[in-house]
Amino acid sequence: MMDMISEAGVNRGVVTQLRAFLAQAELPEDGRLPPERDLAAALGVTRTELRKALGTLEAEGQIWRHVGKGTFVGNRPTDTLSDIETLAKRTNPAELMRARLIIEPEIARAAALTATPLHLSELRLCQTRTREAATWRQYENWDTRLHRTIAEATQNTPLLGMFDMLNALRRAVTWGRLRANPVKPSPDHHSFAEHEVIITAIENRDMNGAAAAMRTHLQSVERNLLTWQSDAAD
Amino acid sequence: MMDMISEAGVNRGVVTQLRAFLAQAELPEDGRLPPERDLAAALGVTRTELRKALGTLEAEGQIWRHVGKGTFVGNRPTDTLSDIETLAKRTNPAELMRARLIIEPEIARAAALTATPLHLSELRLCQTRTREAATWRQYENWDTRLHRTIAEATQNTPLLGMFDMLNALRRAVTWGRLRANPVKPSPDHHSFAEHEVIITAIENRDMNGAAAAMRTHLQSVERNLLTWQSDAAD
DNA sequence: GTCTCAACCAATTCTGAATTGGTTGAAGCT
DNA sequence: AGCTTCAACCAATTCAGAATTGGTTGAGAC
Repeated sequence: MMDMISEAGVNRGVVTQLRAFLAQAELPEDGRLPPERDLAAALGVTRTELRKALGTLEAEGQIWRHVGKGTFVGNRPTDTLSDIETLAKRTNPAELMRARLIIEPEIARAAALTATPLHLSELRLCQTRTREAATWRQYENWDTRLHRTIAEATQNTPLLGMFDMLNALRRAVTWGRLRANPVKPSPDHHSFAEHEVIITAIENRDMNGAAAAMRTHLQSVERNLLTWQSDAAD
Repeated sequence: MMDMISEAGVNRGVVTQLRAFLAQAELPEDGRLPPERDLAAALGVTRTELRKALGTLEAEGQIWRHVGKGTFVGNRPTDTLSDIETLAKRTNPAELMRARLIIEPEIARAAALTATPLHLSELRLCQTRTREAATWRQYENWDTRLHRTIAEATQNTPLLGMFDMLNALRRAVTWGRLRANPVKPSPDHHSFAEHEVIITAIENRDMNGAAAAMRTHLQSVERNLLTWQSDAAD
C-alpha cells in the first residue's frame, strides 16, 4: 500500500551521496555501475539503504536495473522486438503478407534506380532457373534468390537486412506446415509472367513500374495463399 | 590440384551406402545427422572414407557442413544478415537515412489507415512532450517514441519489428559519436511543425498526406545531418 | 607415390558455477 | 504492535572451461 514514488523511510542523504558517486565515478562504456553489494560497501551503507536510494533514482528514470544483468545509468533500452523467434510468435501469415506488400514494392522501386548489370544478369539467371525447376523445393530456392537479388540491387545494407528479416520470419511462421502439392510448378504458374514484368521494369529503370509490378505480384501470391490455403511460394 | 567435383579415389560404394542411410534414418527436426566419427563406426567404414562420400554429397548440394555445428541435410541456410551488429559494421549513416526515407513514409501511410484513437492520443502526448523537453536527451526519447507509436499504429508486427531494427541500427551506427550541442532544442526546431503535419494527416486518415509529410520530415532531418554534421535527432 | 589413420586444430555448443538484482521472514529497535 | 534491518534465499543472467564437431596434417603402411 505504500508504493509512492518517494517512499516514506528513504534516506535523502544516501540519495545525494549516490548522485555524487554517479557524477564522479568513471563508468564503463555500457554505463554499468558496480553490483549493489560492492557499491553498498564502498559508500559505507547497508544494501537495504542503497537499494532504497537506487529505487528513487530508478523512479526518476536516472538508472535502470535488471536481475542478473546489473544496474545501468541512462534509459532502459527499448525492447527492440527485432528477434525473429519473438516476432514469429506474435504474427501470422496474413500480417506478414501485408508487411511484404508495404515493403517489397518500395525495395523494387529503389532497385530499379541502382541495379547494376551484374544484378540484372543474376535476375535473369534466377528467372531461367525457376522455369527449369524440377521440384517445388528447387523452385522456392531460386524464387527466394530472385527476390533477394532485387533487395541486393538496392545496394542498401539496412534495406537488405530488413528484407532478410522478412524472409526469416516467413520461414519461421510457415514452419511446420506441409506443402500440399508435391508436383513441380506448372509452366504457366502465374509467378513466371509476373516476375518477368518486374525484371523488365528494373532493366528499364522504370521505378514506378517496378513498384507496381511487385505489388501486383504479391497480391497475386496473397490471393493464392487465401484460395488454396497452400503455402504458396511466390 | 585435384579438386574436381568427383575426386579420383572416392569409393562409390560408400556414397550409395550413405544415400541409403539418409533415406532410411530418422533425422531430428533440424536435419542434423550423427557426427562423422559415430557415423563412420555405424556404417563400418573409416572416417576418411566417410568424409570423401560426404564431400561428394555436399558438392551435389544434398548436405551442408560446418565446423562445430555438424552435418545437415538440405540447403545451407542463407546468411540472413539480420544481426544488428553485423549490419552496423557494413553500413553508414547516409545509407541508413536512405533506408528510412524508403520505409518510414510507407509505415506512416499504413498507420493513417489503421491508427486507433489510443494511438492518436499517444502521438499528441509525444508531440507535447518533445516541445516541453528540457534537454536533447529527453527530446530524443520522446521523438523516438513518437516515431515508434506511428509504427505501432500500423498494428502490424513485422512492420514494427523492421522499424525497431532500423532504430537499433541507428543507435549502433551513431554509437560513439558525441552530441555537439548540449543546449536544448530551440522552440522553432523544424521537427515540431513537421511532426504536426504528419500527426494531422494520420488523424485525417490521409494516407498519401501522411506518407508525403513523413518523407518531407526525413529529408529535412537528412539535410540537417549533412549540413551541421550533427547527430541530428528527428 | 598414394592412401590411411591417429593426432591435432579451430569453431561451436554445452554445462555448471558464479554473479546479480529481487524477495522474504526472523530478529531487533522504538 | 509497528517499523527497520539484515542475512539468507530465489531466479535471471553471465562467464568460463570442458566437451563436441568438422577440417587439416604428417608420419607410416602398402
